[in-house]
Amino acid sequence: MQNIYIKDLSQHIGEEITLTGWLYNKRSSGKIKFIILRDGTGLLQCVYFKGNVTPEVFELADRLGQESSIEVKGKVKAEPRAVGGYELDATDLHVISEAHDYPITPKDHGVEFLMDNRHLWLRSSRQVAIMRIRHRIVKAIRDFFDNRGFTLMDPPILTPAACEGTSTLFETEYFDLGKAYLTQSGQLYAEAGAMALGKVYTFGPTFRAEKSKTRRHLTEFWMVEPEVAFNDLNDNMDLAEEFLEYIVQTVLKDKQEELKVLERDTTKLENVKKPLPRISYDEAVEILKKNGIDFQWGNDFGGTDETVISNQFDRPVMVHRYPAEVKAFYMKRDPQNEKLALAVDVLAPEGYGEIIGGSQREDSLELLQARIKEHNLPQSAFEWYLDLRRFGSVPHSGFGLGLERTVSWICGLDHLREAIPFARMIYRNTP
RNA sequence: UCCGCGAUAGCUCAAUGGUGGAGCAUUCGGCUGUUAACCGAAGGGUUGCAGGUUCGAGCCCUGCUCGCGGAGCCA
Repeated sequence: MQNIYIKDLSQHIGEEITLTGWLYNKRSSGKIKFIILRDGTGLLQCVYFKGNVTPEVFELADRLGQESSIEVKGKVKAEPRAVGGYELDATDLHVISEAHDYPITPKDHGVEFLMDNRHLWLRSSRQVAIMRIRHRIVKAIRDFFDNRGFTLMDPPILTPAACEGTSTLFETEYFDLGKAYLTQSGQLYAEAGAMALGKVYTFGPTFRAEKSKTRRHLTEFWMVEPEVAFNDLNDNMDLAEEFLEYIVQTVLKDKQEELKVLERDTTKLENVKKPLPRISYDEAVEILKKNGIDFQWGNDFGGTDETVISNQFDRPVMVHRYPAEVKAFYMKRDPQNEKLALAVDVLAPEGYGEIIGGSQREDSLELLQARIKEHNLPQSAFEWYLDLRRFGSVPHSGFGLGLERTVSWICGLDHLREAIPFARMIYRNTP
């Protein structure tokens, strides 16, 4: 069976066609009934006149509840009064599965109710638009790296120890080998990949058992992490800004319809082109002080600090050279100032916060061993990682980009839970 | 873990300490161009749970449960 989809109706004007989908909404006015069909690609108003169809079909059109799955038949015509600009002069209607009392009505609902019904909420226009944009972003990410000679290399999800030693991890029993943990980052494995393949990226789910309870946190989220041998911090920033430009401009080019559904003001997204501003941590601290924020040098930025800093710019801003103490053990120190790490965070505009975190990695065996000791990490778990420095160590850099934060920013969402099909949060692991 | 807010019909919300209501959804009736259609009618309640104050508690007090927002931490 050759399916015809609502998005392709312009090629079928005047034809008698059959469409399948779900009953999105209906209205009636005596001898005329309007059924809005939803098929995942758009909405189509189907008009049933009492005189044009059998009494059985007319009665069926009256009886069917929201989200009944149906097959409609009729002639396509352009109709400016109808949603989507087209309309079906319906001649027939078949029910595939009758539905009644669909919980999500075309009225307001609360967040808790919608999240309890997430499996059904995904059918709404807004959620469909978000999922399509998420998919386009994922594809843009893959295209970007694939077209630049990167190799996708999947890291393990079950790991024997923490990658960064700071976050709280989900724990599980692993047969006779003791405890295993769900990964919080594929980065250390990406470094092994970069030494093998030159340019690699990982892309997969990561897990944090932190009891974070904000609109910017999920316990399970997707992260893409490129890692490049022989790249220094500046090369890393070059890559990050080119990457962000490509993602945003691709979505702007291909997903205008969806952005319109979301009522996203895209003027600020259009600015996302290189070069992105690059400021040092010290300069960022100056910005905070000028804005009357009592900030102590040496701390990491909080959510409101990030918003104040990013509000100074019309596009994402890169903040580099953070105090080493607030950053992970594997980051290389700045040769100009041992207190600083060669790290870079990218802060998204409009209060969306950190979407990228990266650094040049420590490539000296002795220094890395010392850092592991300082951070009280078990060196035995990192012997394989230290081997990367024992056998042909080179300068290398990489970063991680949080997928849901990027989706949330580009879509203009007010909470990360809408940026992923089934959000996992501290107080929710269903549906 | 800490701070703040909340929980009333299937859903979204009203109700001065004094007989718990409306809109939507559902059911029935009306309407040949509706746009979250409209008009008329009906059904629908252990006011999150447990105690307390009071002649009387949805409302005041205490504890608990669940959720929302924020902080910390981070992408």
